Amino acid sequence: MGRRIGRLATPPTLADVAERAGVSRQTVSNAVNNPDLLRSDTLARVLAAIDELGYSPNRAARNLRTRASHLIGMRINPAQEGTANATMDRFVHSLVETSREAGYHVLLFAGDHDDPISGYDDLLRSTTVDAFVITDTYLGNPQAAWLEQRRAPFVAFGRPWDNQAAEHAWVDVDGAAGTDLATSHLIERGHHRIAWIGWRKDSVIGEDRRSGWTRAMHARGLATTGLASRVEDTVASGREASAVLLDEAHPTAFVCASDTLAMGVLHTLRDRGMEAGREIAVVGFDDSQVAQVVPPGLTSVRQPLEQVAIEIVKALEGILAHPPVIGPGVMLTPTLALRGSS
Amino acid sequence: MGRRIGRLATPPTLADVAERAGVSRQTVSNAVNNPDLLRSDTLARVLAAIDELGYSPNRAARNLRTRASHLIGMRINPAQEGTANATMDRFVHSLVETSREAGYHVLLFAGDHDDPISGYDDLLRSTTVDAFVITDTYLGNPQAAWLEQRRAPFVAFGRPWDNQAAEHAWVDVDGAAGTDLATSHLIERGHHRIAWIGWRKDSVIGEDRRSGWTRAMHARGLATTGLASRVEDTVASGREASAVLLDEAHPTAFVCASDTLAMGVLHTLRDRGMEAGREIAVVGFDDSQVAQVVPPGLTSVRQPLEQVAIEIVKALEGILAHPPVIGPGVMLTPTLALRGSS
DNA sequence: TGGTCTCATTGGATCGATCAAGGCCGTCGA
DNA sequence: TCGACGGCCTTGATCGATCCAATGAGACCA
Repeated sequence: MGRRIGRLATPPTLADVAERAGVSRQTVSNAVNNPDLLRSDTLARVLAAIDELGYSPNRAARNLRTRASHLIGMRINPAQEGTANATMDRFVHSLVETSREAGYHVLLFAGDHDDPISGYDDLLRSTTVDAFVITDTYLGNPQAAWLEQRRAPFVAFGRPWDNQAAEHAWVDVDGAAGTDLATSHLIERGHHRIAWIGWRKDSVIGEDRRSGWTRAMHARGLATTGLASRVEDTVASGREASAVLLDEAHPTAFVCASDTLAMGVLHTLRDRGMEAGREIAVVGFDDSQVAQVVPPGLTSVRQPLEQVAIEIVKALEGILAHPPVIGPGVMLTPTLALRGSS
Repeated sequence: MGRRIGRLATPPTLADVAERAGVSRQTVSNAVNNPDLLRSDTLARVLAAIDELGYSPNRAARNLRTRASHLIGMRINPAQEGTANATMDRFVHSLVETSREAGYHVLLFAGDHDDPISGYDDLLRSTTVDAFVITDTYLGNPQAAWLEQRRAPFVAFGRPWDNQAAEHAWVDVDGAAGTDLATSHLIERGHHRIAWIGWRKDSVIGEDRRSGWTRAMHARGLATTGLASRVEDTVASGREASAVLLDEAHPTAFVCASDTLAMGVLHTLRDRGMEAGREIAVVGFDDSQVAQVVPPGLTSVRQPLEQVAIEIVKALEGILAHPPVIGPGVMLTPTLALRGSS
């Protein structure tokens, strides 16, 4: 049990274990990587030596020889203050957990804010990471195009919206299904005039989410005209947009493209002395911590981020296999977290 | 310029660059690591070759030889759903940014939930990381003790509460100063009966934050008896505690040990048709996204996480220097983000 | 011219693992 | 009895960088 190690001494190497177990280096290596090749008594002896010495293969040496780092790179973007965006936190955690089971670690890096490519190149050329996970595909993801052209292994969280010809692996969540779910839920609760507050028209994700609302409304023969607003993703924008919509279109419920916008609606309701979930129903998107703790609780579309991480790691394993296997894109379906606001 | 690379070909090595520049391998290595040693024209020639080939030193080889990975390990804990805890997100980002400038990357890992030590050992023995940053020191940080005894390089975000003899580097934020700031702010606004909702007594951090409230109250000759409550860090607990306090002690303001608890207070106020910031003032702790977007805005103590990251990286550089330099602990002061709730 | 000193540059060894061959031993069929 | 074969293990080469000691060129002085 006492797996002590000499303090400040260099850690034991393969050769140390080999000597102790009375076998060659290669045999120790096999004991670690291909146990089937050893006779069971030899294996036991080697494993005992490994345990006694507290041996763990030197990563650098292994990486050098096998030309792999077992590291997955992920660029993180500056946390946006003043919004309710909480996707990253949960996703990063799921990814770390899932990759661990697959024998990978996650390496975080940052890049210049204005250059979506920066950072990737160095990590690739120095063979620091085996592959990337890219997440911010909302910008017409230039990284995906660049990485693909560079033939770098990667998986995208987000489909290749603007590039039907894209051949890379991706995993995404069906946003339209989420807003459809949200809208249908409100309709079942008896709402007919349901407004939409989403992002500007140049956001493909925003338009996708909007289509779920339209689809659900039209499926029940409900009108959508005059009930939609497209703004920036800020609380202030959501507040203004909801105020205007309330005055001009008299909706009884709001479906929003984000929790941030939904919080804007709550602000407006508060301004007017109205109560969310009583007079007016509100549904957000992302199931952020904000949605979870704000009174009276914000109903919100929840992305299955744990599942996304699992699918992404699965795809990564395929890509890094010999020969590489690039499966088709994976589309997951969100759920609706019901709370007091509806 | 066209820094192309053969597709799928092995990246260029030091030897390739050397051949192209007509010098030896060592000279190229020096051009990268000790440019001063080269004559300026040789340096220019080598750098040109490096640029033309798109050379970047192989990390594994370098790590193997120098016995360093330039990776900083950080264990992340499961994101707590249903709370407003947002410290990690902001901190991780700051840490990634800051370490990049120091030539380090951040490697995330997870461990078994019940074993605070798991995960560290493997990374150390395999020399995957050079050092750790540990963050969850609230539990009487067994990791710190373990790492210290193991003589592993690390810096703690959080002081060594329970171990005055601890010799390791740490950076922390003065929580008591934060709650003092919050309480004083409320007193200046004319409040006299200011209640405290904090964590259970076994939380040293909670007791520290509480002491800031007591200190500020007593400094103005205000009583604190019957105005304090210590509960779990959940919205529900904050809600109940504030309801009881309102009934029994009639405070006009609340200072809370977390934004999560503060949100509980907002729930209670809503239950009773009261308005935060009007009848009753509320101040939270952490300046989470929740505090930023909830109507009418939650005043909250904000930790200078960017600064914390800078100090941590500074300390890490000292520890990893030859010989190691372990400076004294660094204590930073939080600020107060003023919003509608006060 | 020869000797010494400085400084850029060189070639070989090395870090610790895995890959690719090759050796030893016993079994089996002819 | 011999060779082929397969299971198990060993040996030497290799990945791509850096460390180390040594070499070569040039400057300066006697």
